[in-house]
Amino acid sequence: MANHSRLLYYLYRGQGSWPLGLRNMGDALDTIAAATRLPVAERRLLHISAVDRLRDMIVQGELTAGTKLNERALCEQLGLSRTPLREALKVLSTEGLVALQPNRGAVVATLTERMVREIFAVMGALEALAGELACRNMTADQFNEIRALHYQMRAHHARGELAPYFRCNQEIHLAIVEASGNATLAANYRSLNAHVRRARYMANLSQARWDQAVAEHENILEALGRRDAAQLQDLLRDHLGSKLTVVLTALGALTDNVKETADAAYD
Amino acid sequence: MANHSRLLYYLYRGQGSWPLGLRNMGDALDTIAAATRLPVAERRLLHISAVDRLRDMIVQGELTAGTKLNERALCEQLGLSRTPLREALKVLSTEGLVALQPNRGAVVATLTERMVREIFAVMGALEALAGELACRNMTADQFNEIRALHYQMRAHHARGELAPYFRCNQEIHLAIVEASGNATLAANYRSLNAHVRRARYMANLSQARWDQAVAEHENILEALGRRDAAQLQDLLRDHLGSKLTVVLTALGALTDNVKETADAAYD
DNA sequence: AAGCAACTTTTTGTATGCAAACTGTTGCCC
DNA sequence: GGGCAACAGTTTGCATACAAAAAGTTGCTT
Repeated sequence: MANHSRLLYYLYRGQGSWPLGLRNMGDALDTIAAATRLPVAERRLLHISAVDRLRDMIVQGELTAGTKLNERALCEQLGLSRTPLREALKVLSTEGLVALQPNRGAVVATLTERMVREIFAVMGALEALAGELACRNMTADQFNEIRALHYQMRAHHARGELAPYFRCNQEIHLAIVEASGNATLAANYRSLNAHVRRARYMANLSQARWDQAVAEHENILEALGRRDAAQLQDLLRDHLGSKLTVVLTALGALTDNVKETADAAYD
Repeated sequence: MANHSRLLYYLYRGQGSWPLGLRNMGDALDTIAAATRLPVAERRLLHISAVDRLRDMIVQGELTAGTKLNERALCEQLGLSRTPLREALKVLSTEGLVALQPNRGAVVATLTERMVREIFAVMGALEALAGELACRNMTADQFNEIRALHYQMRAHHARGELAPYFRCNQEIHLAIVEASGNATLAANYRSLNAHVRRARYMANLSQARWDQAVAEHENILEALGRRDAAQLQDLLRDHLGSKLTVVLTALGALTDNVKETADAAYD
């Protein structure tokens, strides 16, 4: 049966001060207030930290495609034991970022041109839906935040700051997807986006293409402001299309056929 | 350094007969031929079996929403130890079928009306893309298989065999998605589909709605045969829309507003 | 010296162990 | 009896242990 002191105990969980007991009623109430605002799960599971850390390492290129993931070495590096590390590898393999080879360990998954094309096709469909939903559901605050990010991004572009520009750019696209109000959509988008980010295509960006991308974003923001779903979808699709050619160039896996398209985009 | 007897050893992996050594050259060559056709990974990891089994149990309703997943009990039931079971739970939690509560174990995730709506919106976008790509990329064999499934499904409908009908129905939708030739799309679709299948909506199917669904499938097959992407997308969207109302009814989470729409669909 | 089999070391897959967190129970106090 | 604190049992999270598999090494044979 539930009992009331137990409730207090729960509320204290994760505060790290429980064994010391109550200091005074004020403290207790504050802590209760703070705790009740938290979701059920506060404590961070080790394997989740590992997933996040490893995903970053793969996306950032710290771990490159084909790299064998030695468990003992990774454990040492991440400061945990094999159990949570292996749980993390299993999770990353369902995300498709690592490949498990039974009895031969895990390797960082390779990103083929075919996969990039597939991912872009799906992201295109998701962005189109996100654009439509955002036009319908976006709050004023959300739009203002996207606009703010846009101007911040333009500032980075003007100063030629590639990495910060890239971060803003990513945040804008994620913000649009979030503004759809569809968390499932956002989660799927984010997962696909992680794959694409592995091809560090921004390094391959010509000034002309960079300027064009900013111009495209300008139009996207404008259509979003007018809540013009049809126009927005067209713009997002074109934007993603240009991005695809840049990413494929970066991937170095272009066929001659595609390279022509890519070169054309640089004119 | 690699050495040749090692190669033979690899080729024998998974054959279960390695320690017995070579019987004769014919056997060896057969085995090599068979082995080289296999993908790198043949041996089935325990946690993957567990994921599949548990996913089935959740989708089939053997494990219902909110059920606490006691590790020891599940281990006994599945015949494995806690390590692979826990790995499986982590994977299922990334798929969204299970919720992890730190220090309090895992529970079968609850499917809310909001989630169902979100999932359907995303599935709609994916089906539309799949339809477009299938019209472009589908082989004659793939279309024939879909047509065969369609007639098999009609047979089950005619005989009032609900469960087999449902299986065929699912297979048709999956076959269309596969026919897109986009594996990423198919994987994402399958994952979302697993969530929807949990709401065992076929039980709530009126004869009128059932007949209508079959008629819709008739039109879908026809548009697919003509490779009419635009028409196919419209039909798939409408079909999914009707399915949404049925699923929501089954979920018993309908608002009054939605219930009207659902009732209308039953006229 | 090339090729290969036997041996050693490393790595992986799963089971088990253990401390910390949670849950249920008992009995005390009012 | 209702409420709660102390206790006991259970369950979880992570580490470790151990066997099987893979990778590396040595030395023999030709």
